[in-house]
Formats: sequence, structure tokens, C-alpha cells
Amino acid sequence: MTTRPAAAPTITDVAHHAGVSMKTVSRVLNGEPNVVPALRERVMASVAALGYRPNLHARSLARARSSILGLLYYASSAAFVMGLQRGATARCRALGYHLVVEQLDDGGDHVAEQLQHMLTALRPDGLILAPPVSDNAEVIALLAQAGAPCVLISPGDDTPALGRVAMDDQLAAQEMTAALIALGHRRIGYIHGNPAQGAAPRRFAGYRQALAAAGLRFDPALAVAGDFTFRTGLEGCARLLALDHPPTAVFAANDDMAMGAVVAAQRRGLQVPADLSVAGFDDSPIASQVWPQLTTVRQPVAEMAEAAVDMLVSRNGRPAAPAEAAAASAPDLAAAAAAAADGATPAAGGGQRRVLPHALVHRGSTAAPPSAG
Amino acid sequence: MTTRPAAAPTITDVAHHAGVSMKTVSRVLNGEPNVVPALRERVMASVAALGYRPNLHARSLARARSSILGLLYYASSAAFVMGLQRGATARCRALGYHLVVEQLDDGGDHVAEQLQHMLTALRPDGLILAPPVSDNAEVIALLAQAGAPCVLISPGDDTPALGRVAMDDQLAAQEMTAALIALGHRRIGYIHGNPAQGAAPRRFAGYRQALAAAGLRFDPALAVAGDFTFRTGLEGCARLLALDHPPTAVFAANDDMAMGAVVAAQRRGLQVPADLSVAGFDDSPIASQVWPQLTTVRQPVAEMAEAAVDMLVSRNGRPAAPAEAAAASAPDLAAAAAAAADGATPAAGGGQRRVLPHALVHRGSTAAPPSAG
DNA sequence: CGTGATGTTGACAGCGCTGTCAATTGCGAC
DNA sequence: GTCGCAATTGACAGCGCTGTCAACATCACG
Repeated sequence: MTTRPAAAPTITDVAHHAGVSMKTVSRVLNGEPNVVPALRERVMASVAALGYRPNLHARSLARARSSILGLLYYASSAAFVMGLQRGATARCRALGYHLVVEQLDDGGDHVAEQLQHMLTALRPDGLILAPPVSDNAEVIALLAQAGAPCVLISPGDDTPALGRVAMDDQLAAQEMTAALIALGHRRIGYIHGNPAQGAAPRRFAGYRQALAAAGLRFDPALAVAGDFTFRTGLEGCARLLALDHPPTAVFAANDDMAMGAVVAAQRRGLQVPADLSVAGFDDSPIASQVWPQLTTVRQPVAEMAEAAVDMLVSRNGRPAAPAEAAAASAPDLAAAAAAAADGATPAAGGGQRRVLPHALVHRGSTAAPPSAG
Repeated sequence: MTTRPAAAPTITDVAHHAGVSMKTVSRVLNGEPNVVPALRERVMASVAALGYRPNLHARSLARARSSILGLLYYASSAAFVMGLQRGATARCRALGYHLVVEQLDDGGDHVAEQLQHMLTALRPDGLILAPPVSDNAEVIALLAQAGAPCVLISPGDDTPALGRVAMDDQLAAQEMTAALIALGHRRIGYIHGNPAQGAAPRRFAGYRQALAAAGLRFDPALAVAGDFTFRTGLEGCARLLALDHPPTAVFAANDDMAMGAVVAAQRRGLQVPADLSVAGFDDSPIASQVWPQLTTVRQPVAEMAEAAVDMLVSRNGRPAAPAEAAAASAPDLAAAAAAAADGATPAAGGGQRRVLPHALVHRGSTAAPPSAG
């Protein structure tokens, strides 16, 4: 009787059990070619029997990659980041990766230190930057210099070495504005997002584009500043409503500001949407929890994170071993393999770009303008 | 000019540079005793000069621990989880750890597979369970069986091998109810939280306790069901307001439900707080973004995560402590953790428990009842 | 001045895995 | 029947770090 190791089984144990060499086990686990089916099955059986799982750290050390991805974000927008995490962890799980998160301090010098720590100690195979980190030139420069593969969740120009995933902010804003126009609105206020974020100018551009397409003149007085926070939405809308000739609809560059706009209207004694229509952007959970529920643009947040993971993983040559799944469930294996193939891996490029579809969500905060009723 | 290695420097490079052995570098890096100050400084200088950072994966392999902590959560409550992450990542960074996150599917069998993958592949040094994962007996049993060190973010009884971090939900609810009573309210409605979560019954108990302390009779008709969601808060409050003898104040077991309550009141044409006071629980960001801003209980979310990290890290103290500091009384946890960070060896135990202080946050949604005005 | 106790340092063997390369086998083509 | 090429398998040497242990230095003490 051979004594079975009490602790977690190693690849050596599996090799013994199956009567093959470690290397063969390794090949099977990594889905490498040139293993005879009979052996492959014997190995898989042993893996299942022993409940073996490869040790990620040993693997990371031996290969030069870690099967770990990082998500970098600031404290802003919990819902958005959680959406990203949902998509990212799901995809990571399917591909045998893990997601480590790092909340950056927005302020200065710490950041470089934080990034260095993350990069050189943990050595993730790639980083996903959530907005507004993805619009921080300093951070990006640091990362590029360190040679870390990154995907920015942010609209923007093509970038040499960086991947990008985003939706078409401009088109979505245009569609929403057009929808407001179709409802009969002619004076539509706009509350800007934080101009430091890539999405802000694009959404505004979409707004103006829709105006122009409908033959409406753009009135600068109707576009007020904002920075994506509830407070600026409230204040901006208050300013709009105090105008001699106030708008009948307000399109805010995100949901938080749209909520502020709703409150501003209510404080002024106006009914939404009877007296004022309000539209937002993001479809954050809160949008369907306030009253009236917000008409908004659904941003495919989780899907963006999934796409980002895929880009990062395909960039690293072979996706992770389907073998992870072997220990327990076959379906996972199929999924992983399919993913590998389906990944549509466009030649594992560096600076790719991916634009995901959005959707208008019509809810209770928009209606025809009072005069048209 | 000496040729500098192009890739990331290794411990060997540092050893060469400093003219000492690898082991000495290792000692300095790990804060081990018995290194002469002169050498220590020479090594530190070389580390700085080369910009050396230990490779976490190599270290994980050589030691038997990974310097990685896991955070397990369900899709519920983005704000809460983000708060946890903020505290956890900050503390992890300070201690040289990393945080990997895993969003569990609430439904069944996948979970076991997900946990296995996380445990055996990644081998985190410990797991933090956010509510309501921390109330899922099945998950906890699985983890306990696997021997993974866990800290539950959840109130509850002492548990043998598990750590717990929480606030005093009952006391906080009692204080909030007492505050409402102090305002002059005599009929105070209550909207229950999801009974499956440990916090729910405790908050309710606090409510009843305050009632009793003030000599008020508990009226079962005033306590309606809820499950922590906006919708149930709305519906629950609507039911309360439809009573023949409706309450003048409503205390909801969390902010989401409190918001629902506010909306229910507004829909019925009531002003908050003039006609109805509403109080929540959690102090989620949304509480200060709605109008009126919610009176609520601040839950020290980030601090709870920090405490959880400290417990987990101190638990992993080096096994063989030369100077056994067997303190008769439980040593201060923070101090122990700090010591751990310094490289000293704490003698921290497994199933500890930590209760963090809360605070009442009085904002615009509560006032004296109409009759008292 | 010898003796052991203690402090300080380095050589070396892995941790569990994968890459390299050599050894072996199978097989169609000449 | 034999040669060449491809498929298949395994031995072995690390990946970068830490634990163990032996070697040496130092010092109080008898």
C-alpha cells in the first residue's frame, strides 16, 4: 500500500496514480496536443479520483504568467464598478483566472507606489481600468511604461498598446435626445458630465447631433455644467428651471445627475414627467428604484468587463487550461474550450478596440411636453 | 558600469549587488532577527537601488501561504460590498496582501465548484464573507470542511473556528427607535429586513426593546414584512399608511426600504418628514443623495473589512514563535496585526469576534410628528 | 585559556509546476 | 526491409523564494 499524502494532492501524486510521468499529466491538464486518448483519459480519471487541482502559484512561477487579472478603480460609482466586477469575475472563472481588485486613492503620489506594488509583486497578466481611472493619463503612462497589458473601460481614440472597451456614448446620447424630440420636446436642457472623463464630451456631442438632425438650434443657455454627481445635477437643473424660457425636458449625462434633476423639479413644485421630462444615462440600479423610474440608457457594464477579460486573456497566448474543470464538471470544460475558440481571438492583438451595444430604456420620467398634451 | 538585468530583479541580483547571500536578503526582507545593522542597511540600499520587489508567487510557493485574501459576496447591495472592498484593499495594501474577489451565484451547485476552485487553485490565506453569504450555512459548512480561515461580516453567535466582525445591530436599532420616540412619535411602524440575514432579527429586537423601554405597547400591525429591497419597502409602507390608525414614523431595517417608504408616502400625498418621519439603516451613499436625505444608522462598513483583514492576517502568524508571547488576556487585535506587519510574531487565535461602533445620522427625513407640531 | 551558549551568515534543497530536449515508438515511402 | 519523419513520452533543470542546518564568530564564565 502506498501512503496517500494527507494534504492537497500534487501533480506527482496524479502521475503516480495514473502511472505516467508528471509531464504527461501536465500536458493533459493544459490541453496540449500529442497525448494518446487512452492516456489522456487515464490521467483525467486520476485527477478526478484524487480531486487534484493545480497550484496556481507554482504554475505562475513556472510559466511566466499568473492567471490573475487586476481591476483598478476609484471610489466613484459603486454600481458601475460592481457591474464590472460581476462580468469580470464570471469570465475569469470560466477561463481559470482570478480577479484582484485595487481601489486607488485619487490623490497623487500614493498611486505610483500602489501600482508598482501590484505590478511587481503580484504580476497580474493584465489590468482592467474602470473609469475614471481609465481617463487618468498619469496612471496610464505609468502602466504603459511598466509594460503592463491594460484594457481601458472608456471611449476614446485608438491607442497603440492599450485595449479599449466601451459603448457608443455619442450614438446613445443622440438616440435619447432624438427620442425626447420625437415626444414633442423642442427645448431640451442638457447637464454635462465631468469633462475629465472621456464619455462626457461624447454624450454631449450626441445631444447636439440629434438637435441638429432635427433642425433645432442649440441654445448654449440650455447646457449647464455638471460632474456626474447628484448635487451638480440638482443645481444644474435648478438653474435650467430658473430660466425665463425653461426647457420642457432635461437630459442629464448620467443617472445620478438625472436624479438630482428630478429632485430639483419636485422642489420647484413641478411634476415629473407631466411638467418636466428627465432622462438619464447608465441605467444604474438606482434608476429603477426612484420615483418616477428614470428613462435612461442601458450601458452594458458587465459585458464590457467580460470583453475586457477576453481581450487580456487572448493577448496572453493560450487561454487557461480547460483542465480546471476536469476535476468536477465536464460542462465547464466544454465552455472553456468553446470560449477559447469562440473568443474570436483577433490574432491576440495588443491595442484592440471593442464597442458594445447599448439600449434605450424608456420608463416613467419622460413624456410629451405639457404644451403638446 | 555593471550590467543591470533587463527584467525584474530577483533576490539573487540583490544579493550580488549587496555582496551577501540570498538568504540574508531574504532575512532582511522578512524582518527576521539576527542580522547585523550594517548588513541590513546595505541590503536595503541595494533593494532600493535595484527597485527590487519580491515575486509573490515564488514566495507563496516557498512558504505555504499566499498573501492573498478572498472576498466572497452575492450580487446584493453594491454600496455595502464596495465599502467592504475599500476597507479590505486599503488594509491589504498596508500589510502586503492582495484581495481577490468572487461574486457567487446565489443558486445552488455552482457555488461548491466556485469555492473549490478558489480554495485549491488560488489558496488564499483567508476568506471574508460579506452578508448575505455570511448567513449561508451551506457555504460556511463547505468552507469549514475545507479548513479555510474565514471571517464573517455578520452578527451572530460565537462560532468555533470562524471569525466574526459586526456592529451591534440591536443596540443601533434601539437607539434609532428611541430617537424617534424622543421626537414625540408614539406609533412607529417597522419594516422588517430579510429574516434569512442575521442582522434582521437583531434590528427588530432593538426596535421592540426601545418601545418597551419607553413603555409603549408593541402593535403587531405596525410591523410589516420586507426583505431589504426598495420594492418591499414601498409596499410595506403603503400597507402601513393604509391602516385605520397609521403610524407617524416608519423605521425601515435598511436604507433601500426606507427610500421605498419615502416614495410610498409621497405617492399618497404625504410630506416627509412633515407628515411622516422615515428612518433607515446602513447610511448607504444613496441615503444622502435622495430628498429628503435619510436619517439613518451609519454602519462602519470599511472598518469592518479592515478588522476582518487584520483577524485573518494575524491568524497566519508564523507558526513557530521563538519568544512565546502567550498573553493570558486577549491582546489588542490592532496591536497584534501591527506587530504582524512589522514582522514580529503574534499569537492570535482563530474564532474571534469583533464588534465595531455605529453612529446615528440625523438628517432630513425625521421630525416631530404632525400632532406634536 | 578552554567551554559552551548565543549570534550571525551562507550553502543547499526543495515548494509544485512547466519548458526543453532527448529517447522511443509508429508508420508510410522508397 | 529499411529510412525518415512525425507523434508520443519522460528525465531533468529550473522559475524565485524560504526553511533547515551547518559553519563560523563572538562572548561570558569558570
